[in-house]
Amino acid sequence: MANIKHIAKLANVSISTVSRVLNNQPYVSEDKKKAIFDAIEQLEYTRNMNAIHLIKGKTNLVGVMMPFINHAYFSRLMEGISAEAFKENYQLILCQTNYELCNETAVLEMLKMKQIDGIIICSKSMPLEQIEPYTRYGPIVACEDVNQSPVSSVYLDHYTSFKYGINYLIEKGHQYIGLCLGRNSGANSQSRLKAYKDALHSINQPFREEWMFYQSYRIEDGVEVLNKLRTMEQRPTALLVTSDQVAAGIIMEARKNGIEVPNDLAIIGFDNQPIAEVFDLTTIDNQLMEMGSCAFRIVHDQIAKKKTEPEYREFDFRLIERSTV
Amino acid sequence: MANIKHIAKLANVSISTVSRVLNNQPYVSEDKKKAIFDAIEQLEYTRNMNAIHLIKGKTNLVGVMMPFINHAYFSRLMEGISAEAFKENYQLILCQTNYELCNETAVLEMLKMKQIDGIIICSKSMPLEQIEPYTRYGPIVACEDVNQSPVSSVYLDHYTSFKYGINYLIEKGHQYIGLCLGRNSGANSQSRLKAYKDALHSINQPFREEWMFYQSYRIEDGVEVLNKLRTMEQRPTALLVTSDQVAAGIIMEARKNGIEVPNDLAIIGFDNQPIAEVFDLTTIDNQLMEMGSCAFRIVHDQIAKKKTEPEYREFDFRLIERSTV
DNA sequence: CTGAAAGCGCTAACAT
DNA sequence: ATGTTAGCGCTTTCAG
Repeated sequence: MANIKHIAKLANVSISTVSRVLNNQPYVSEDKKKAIFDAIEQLEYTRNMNAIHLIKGKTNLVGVMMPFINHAYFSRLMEGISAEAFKENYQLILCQTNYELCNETAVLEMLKMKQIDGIIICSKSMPLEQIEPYTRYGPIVACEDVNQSPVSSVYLDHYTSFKYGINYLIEKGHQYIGLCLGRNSGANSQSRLKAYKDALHSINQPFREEWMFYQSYRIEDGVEVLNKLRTMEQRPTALLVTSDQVAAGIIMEARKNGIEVPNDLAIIGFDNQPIAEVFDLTTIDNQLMEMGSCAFRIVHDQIAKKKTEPEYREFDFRLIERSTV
Repeated sequence: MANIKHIAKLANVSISTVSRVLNNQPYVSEDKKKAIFDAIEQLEYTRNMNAIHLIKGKTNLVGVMMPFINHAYFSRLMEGISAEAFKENYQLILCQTNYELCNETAVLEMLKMKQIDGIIICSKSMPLEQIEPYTRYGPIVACEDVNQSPVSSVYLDHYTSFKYGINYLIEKGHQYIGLCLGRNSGANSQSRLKAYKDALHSINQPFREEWMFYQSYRIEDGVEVLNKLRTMEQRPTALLVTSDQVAAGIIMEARKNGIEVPNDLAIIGFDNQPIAEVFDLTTIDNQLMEMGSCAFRIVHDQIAKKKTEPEYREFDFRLIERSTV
């Protein structure tokens, strides 16, 4: 493989002149420039980015930490991140963690090792305090409320949005309300759980563990939820489902079993994914794509301006009224 | 940031000894080793991967080229790739191309610039001949039949699988068969189209452009397909749909409009995604995850063994009979 | 406008 | 077992 020295020799100039041309710097005579371009073409020269990364201490690479890849929520977020990264000529390293600490640490270490210039955390299991020390190596932004941490954050007020969803259900006359969550740890889930419990309290309803469904991520999990529901003698009349995919699965299985939505079972989904529209699902839009874009913009901004003060950006939610409540 | 020199000085050894410890090479005395570890800890030292990449001419990074990220087909493929990459301690750079040539070229150039050690092409619009010269810079594997190109390939015989699907429809008594494709260019789509036309020919049916639906990728595209169908005076009685998501959208909208599946309209999907099971959709499994895994394994193998002969791996399809035909 | 030279942080012969 | 040294391929002062 040709390197800058070969070009310099073939074009009869010094390597610094070649470097100037490579970086379109001014003050190079046209004939030398031409000679260099010719040499580049002749030797099929391309720069070795690793050398550039080394000397610049920067890779134009941002790491994206997510538990799993094949999941509508993260795909949507990623879509937003990717769109913005594209504009800035940044590439993304997709780091699947399976919510395992060692994998999450590996991503943070990549930042320290200068493999990546920043990190976007889509979701994590590691406590925030363990992440914070790494902010000195580059910008880190989490897609959840971090509450004044040195880690930046783009987030939605999940407590309020959830409360809003439940109140909507209550207004429609529901008292028996169940809940499907992705996982019970995690800042977002915790906020939602608290909103749920507070709302239940406000209408004097007990918290029933049997109406809680965890680990609901995909459409097929929804099927399972409905089948669990069917075995109960007392069922909730409404369900808050933190994923439109899961909600869709519930609706499909409900139909199959003659349970009418919303008459027998009302459902509110979350995320306002395309599937929600197809299912005419009432859902809460939480602007995943916009959050993704914003997360990247914050990371990029901090890299560009070399600033280290964290930024926090709260997003609005919106109830999309359709036919499942 | 501390570097290897600082460690050497603090531990009172030479940089090569430090390097040995860093790479767990033998022949370092225990006390020096300890001194080095202490220094590393004290200075919070981590290796600079860019220097290592430069000197080794290798990054442990594989680029994944795909048109869009938020799409079930590619997510599934990616899941397989990611699982395998994880085992080998490789990271993935996700390169979204939107099927634009300049973006596809950018990925190939990254290989030439030694930013990545290999490439997995999930789908592309660039002609193969334009890709082939890049194989000298590292292994490239495409997820489609490349027919003896120097580019490696993992693929499914889409012609045969499609033919199989159509024949199944014909056996069930269908003569009027429509087709939903992702795009009309692309090796996979072309094979499918040919199979479709050949099958039509074999039952003496004309090819009708109005029963062809292109650009069908997502569940909402299925809704649109069905609505187009409704405006036709003569409709197909069966549809081959190259995506379970699209098929699901069709089914949803059919139900809404009192069109019975499979009586009024039979449907075969493709990919055997989870949504297919929930919809009880007859589909053709084409082992996307396995293909993804295999694609990575080929790339990795070729990197490890420094071999350059391309590998081709054909996968089997399987008709999953459910209730939509 | 151009070139020489110093380094970015590391690995890997080669000596000892 | 350990140290010396020569690079990997590039950018960037600094001189001229």
